[in-house]
Amino acid sequence: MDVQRLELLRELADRGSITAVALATHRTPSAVSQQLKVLEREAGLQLTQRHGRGLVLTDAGRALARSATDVAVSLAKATALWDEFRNNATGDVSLVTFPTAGQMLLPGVIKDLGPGLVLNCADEDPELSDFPALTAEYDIVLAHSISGQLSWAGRGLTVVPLMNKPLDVGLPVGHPLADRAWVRPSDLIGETWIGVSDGYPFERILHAIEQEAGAHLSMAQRFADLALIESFVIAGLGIALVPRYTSSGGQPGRLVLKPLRGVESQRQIVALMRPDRAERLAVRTVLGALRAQALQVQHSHTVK
Amino acid sequence: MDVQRLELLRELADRGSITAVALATHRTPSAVSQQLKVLEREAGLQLTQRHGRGLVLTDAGRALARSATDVAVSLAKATALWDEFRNNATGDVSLVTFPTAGQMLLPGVIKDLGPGLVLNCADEDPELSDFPALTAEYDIVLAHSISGQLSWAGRGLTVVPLMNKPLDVGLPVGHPLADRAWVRPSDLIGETWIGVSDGYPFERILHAIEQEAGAHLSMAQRFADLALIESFVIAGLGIALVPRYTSSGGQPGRLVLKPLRGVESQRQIVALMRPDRAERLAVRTVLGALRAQALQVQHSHTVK
DNA sequence: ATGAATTATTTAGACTAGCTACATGGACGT
DNA sequence: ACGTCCATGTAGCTAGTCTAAATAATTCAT
Repeated sequence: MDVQRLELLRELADRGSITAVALATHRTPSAVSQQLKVLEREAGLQLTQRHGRGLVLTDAGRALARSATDVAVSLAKATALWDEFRNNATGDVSLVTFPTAGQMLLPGVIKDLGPGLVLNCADEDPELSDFPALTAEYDIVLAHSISGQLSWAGRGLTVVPLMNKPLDVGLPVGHPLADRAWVRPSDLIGETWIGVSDGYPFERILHAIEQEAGAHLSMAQRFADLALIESFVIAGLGIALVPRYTSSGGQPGRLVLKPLRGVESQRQIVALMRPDRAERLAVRTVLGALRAQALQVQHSHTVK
Repeated sequence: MDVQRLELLRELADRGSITAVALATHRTPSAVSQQLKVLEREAGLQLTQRHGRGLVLTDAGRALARSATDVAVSLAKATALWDEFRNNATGDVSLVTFPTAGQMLLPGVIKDLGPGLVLNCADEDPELSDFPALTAEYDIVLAHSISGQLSWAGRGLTVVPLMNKPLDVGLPVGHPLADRAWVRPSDLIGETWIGVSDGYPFERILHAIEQEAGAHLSMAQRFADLALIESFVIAGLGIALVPRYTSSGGQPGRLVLKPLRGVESQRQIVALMRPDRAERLAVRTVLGALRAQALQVQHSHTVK
């Protein structure tokens, strides 16, 4: 059985339509259709089924597509192996990130990459996007997951943890808690809060604080934009949860960050990839640079 | 990179010459040579090297060939998967065995196989043959290994244990030890032995008995042929080591078998295969039949 | 030492498989 | 009902892979 045909079936499983596969593989839909037809004839069983004007995979088709992934992985491993022999981590790697992670990691990463390795970046709104679906378009998808929530591990995707993204409590200079080394939920009772909009991931942490402290937090404002929130905190209008590594780096000393203990506030940045793409040497190199950069970011903040 | 080309490289690693690969893959040597040349050009590094009038693989070539095996395995898994979907365990399976194992297992196995699955058997002298090399020619190679001796596990071959082949002590009817349930090495001191020719695997067991009993065994005769040995034992001219399941089945009651305790006399019949071929549904089916038959042989002897 | 045999490679030419371009046929939305 | 979107069918072209025959390099035997 031809590997190329299996690959087309896998793409079909990922993208859902023949035209999408054709577009992705630089072919005409006719070519794709023909090859899938040949594959079906060779397999001797129905792999696709018409559904409306599109088509869906049968059970057999899905199963075959899954095993096609294994083939793609071992093939990618083979090519990676000989790239290693040639010491040749070159090629194009495409990456998509949500803005804060990109701001934190990407500039440093791109500087670290040797010549011949081109990293092509884009950003997506984390609220609107379906991260797993993006792996069809991009080699690496930077996503965040509340630690423990590995919802997309089962989808057959490779997920590599890159760094923890702790949330701190942001205080104005001169706040009574500002000389503490860290704060607990019970310390925060009675404070005025600058909160985030409904549905944002921070909210879950705020609820956890309420639960732990056994009191209701008074929420003065609700903003979506982080810089806005910080400006309110700096102005002394309340305190807020802020990500440790992406808080206003420009104006140091005007915002005091305190680690929060007693609540699981660790969110995680992970790289999400198709298993086969994760094997490419160029991709693995970028991944290594991402980890290194993540370490450096963490280090530079703990030292300070 | 094309899988077919990788496959050719793997065949070259297994068979050692381009003409052999060409013969095995039903191509002309020219075609093979061309494809390998293309592969080398794509890889960008030397994979083969001339050595005399033939050629040998470079380190890179060997490494690539190894990873080509992984590709072949996942591909075989894919085709096996859809054979399972169609419930279609058909095709040709070739098998080579040493005579005693074949006599013991094959007739029953072939009867058990459904229509469409053709099992093609051959036999080889176990003393003369290089079992691992035979996996290039045959899908399944039945070999025996002293238990614990997994010399060919590292070679990248799949090895499936099928059954234990215990050695018993063969006694003539009416022998003093004939009413025992089992015998120990110390019981055997002073007996006259009918031994095997030098270099046969039984010899190692005989040495172990000597070691354990702390005495020298007097070896009256040395024969290679098992039937000959047995006829001597039956005639009361000595005792001998005989394989439990393949001793003269024709004349029951004329030879008494006693299990030997205190010495590791367990030899094992294993199936040796290339990893990719081991995945084929037809091959796995044959393997299952072999195990079933092995169980049945063991059972029929313990009951009796 | 020379000729015969074995092994890999080159070249040229034939064949085949897969692609594009265009046309056809259902299914959905307005 | 019409236009649109998607999959598929058909015809022809292209590119890649095979065979066949010739060449080159090395070993073996007499």
